Amino acid sequence: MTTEPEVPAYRPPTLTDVAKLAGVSVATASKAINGRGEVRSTTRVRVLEAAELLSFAPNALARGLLSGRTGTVGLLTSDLEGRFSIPILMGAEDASGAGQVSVFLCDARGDAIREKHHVQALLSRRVDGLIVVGSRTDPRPPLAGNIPVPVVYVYAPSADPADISITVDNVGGGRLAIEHLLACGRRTIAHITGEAGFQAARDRAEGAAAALAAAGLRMVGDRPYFGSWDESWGRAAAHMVVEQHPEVDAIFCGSDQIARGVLETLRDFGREVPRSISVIGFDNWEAIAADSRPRLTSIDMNLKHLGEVAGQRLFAAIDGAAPSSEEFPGRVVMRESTLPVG
Amino acid sequence: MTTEPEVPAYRPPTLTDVAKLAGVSVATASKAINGRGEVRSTTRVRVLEAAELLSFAPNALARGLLSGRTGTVGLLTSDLEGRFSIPILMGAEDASGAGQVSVFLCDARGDAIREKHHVQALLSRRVDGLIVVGSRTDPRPPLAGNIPVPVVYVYAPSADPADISITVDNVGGGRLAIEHLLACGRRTIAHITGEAGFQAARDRAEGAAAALAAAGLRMVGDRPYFGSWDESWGRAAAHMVVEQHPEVDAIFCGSDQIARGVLETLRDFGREVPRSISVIGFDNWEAIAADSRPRLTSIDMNLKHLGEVAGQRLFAAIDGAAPSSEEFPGRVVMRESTLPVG
DNA sequence: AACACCCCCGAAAAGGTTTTAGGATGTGCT
DNA sequence: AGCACATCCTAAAACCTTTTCGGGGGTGTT
Repeated sequence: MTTEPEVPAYRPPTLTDVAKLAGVSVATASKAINGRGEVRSTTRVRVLEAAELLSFAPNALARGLLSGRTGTVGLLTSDLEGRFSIPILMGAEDASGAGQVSVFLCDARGDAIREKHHVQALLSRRVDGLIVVGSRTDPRPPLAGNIPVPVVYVYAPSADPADISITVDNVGGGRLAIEHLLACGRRTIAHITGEAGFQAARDRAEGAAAALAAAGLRMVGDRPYFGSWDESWGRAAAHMVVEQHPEVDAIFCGSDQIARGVLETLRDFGREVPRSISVIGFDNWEAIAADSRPRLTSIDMNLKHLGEVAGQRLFAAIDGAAPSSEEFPGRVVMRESTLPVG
Repeated sequence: MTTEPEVPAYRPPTLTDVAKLAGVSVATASKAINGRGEVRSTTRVRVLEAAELLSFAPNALARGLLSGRTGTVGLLTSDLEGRFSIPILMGAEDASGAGQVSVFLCDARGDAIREKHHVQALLSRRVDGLIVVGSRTDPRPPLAGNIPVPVVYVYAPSADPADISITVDNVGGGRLAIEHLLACGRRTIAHITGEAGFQAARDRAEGAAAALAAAGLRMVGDRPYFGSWDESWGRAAAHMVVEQHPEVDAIFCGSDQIARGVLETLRDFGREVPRSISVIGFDNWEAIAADSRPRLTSIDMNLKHLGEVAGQRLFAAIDGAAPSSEEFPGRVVMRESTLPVG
């Protein structure tokens, strides 16, 4: 009871162990392992063999303490479901390339206190930079306090235009959707979307309206049907649209979930998709869009690419560059719900 | 060009800075801040004020280098969509309590090479422990190499029974589902589920069969309908079931996605849910289950709780305890698809 | 044989924190 | 006055790696 559990406590091998085994000094061992400095090739292999034998892995803490660089970046998300964060995380990791850099994800759960705490935790562990992922596209307040490392905001831009933000071009996305429907031969198009309080909903609607105007057309009902992002709203709104405007021949939905609801109601009404009416969604959420009946055409926001770019910009900023914000277009992922009429 | 960019390079304040400002030695400053050792109260407040003023945050690298503890655990996931990992991450974070410990997530994408790389990266950063999350419940090979820190496997158990694994009781989950349907007054129950290659599918089917046998009943068709985890299979299998066994009055689905497909086919056949037939899913995936028509009763695996327990077990192991594996039951989340007949 | 020179290696310092052991100061008692 | 002792603080070592600088030894040249 008086002393500790007395576990043998396997101690990870240190550079000193390697050097001792190889019969050289720690300085030489370090140089041999990192390929720096002048060291005879025979010595180098001797050190490398010793390191291999002990399965030595350098202590990143000591290294970071000395160099000021830890080769670590934090990815801070507020996206509960991880639907946006995971692809962005993957992209950021890919951008880190050969693997000198590790990306660690923390979930702030949309809670400012928790976010502050995670930022502190990451900074005290001396991350080289931060990626902040929002759960919606509305501008978000920049991280509080003066952050001593570069920060890149993804998906949700920072409210401070001086910050680096990598975002989706939702206006362009709305335009893409409409242009696709037009290319399929549709002319009488309605737009059912989520809450008007979301920038994403307003932007997509704006792009849709612009594309229609450019073709000399108007939206069915003259304005978007704002509601919520879920299936029930899709069902309810589709009901209204079909009853009030039976001539409608395409519906652009602000989310794939809305589109699922729309599909269901159209089926109830006996409106065949895509023969009689086309439907296009937004997000390209595989679990929702890829296995509906018919399978759903959707706008993909290329989140993984967004993450890649965010990673690249962050690494550039860490290396002293001053990158700027950027906005990326989505792309149409075509499935059966918008087969061209013909 | 000859020298570095010459940035002022905001240097984070060190303990030395604080000590200097407070007019004490670093040792005293350390003790004052950590509340350790004998230090006069007037001195303590002087130090704390100085720390506050400089917004000093201790360098976790230096601290970890010395103590051998970093207050960091790595959560390694193979779950592409993050559908399982995020709740588990949240649970593990909650288990870490006051916030001395941070949990960092890495995504191995089900790739052994990438997994190895991430383990190396985490270990070189001297995490105190690892949580490994699998994407399916089949036992997985334990982490390769001798890991010098405790490891807890969640969702997917380690193939080595000596390891600590925290898993879902899928047999019990299957039993729960059937018992719920029986309690709703159903007697003629079919089971449509995913690939027989998945332990989860086999376990749930086993539990279902056992619960039916205990009630003196048999499964419709005498065996589960194994197929795939998606909606199309749900539609196809429901078609078969309803045609071959029109007397069926309940369907237990191995996933919520399958259940969605089943619901759709039942609607095509004019079988009213839940009046004429009940449907129960598995996973309680909100996006799928919470907004279908009717809304879907489902088995929830309590993943967040799983993460909490995993965190607790890991922290216990880090503190020298020798915790054991554990299996947790799910729970029925009731919605409209299984309203009792009456 | 003496010298210049190159190649390789080792000693030491630095980075920020915690802990241990000991030193300085002041108080109470004989 | 001298001593024991409690209280508060400091100096220094330790953690592990990287880098700089200098030294030792060998080789080629005159």
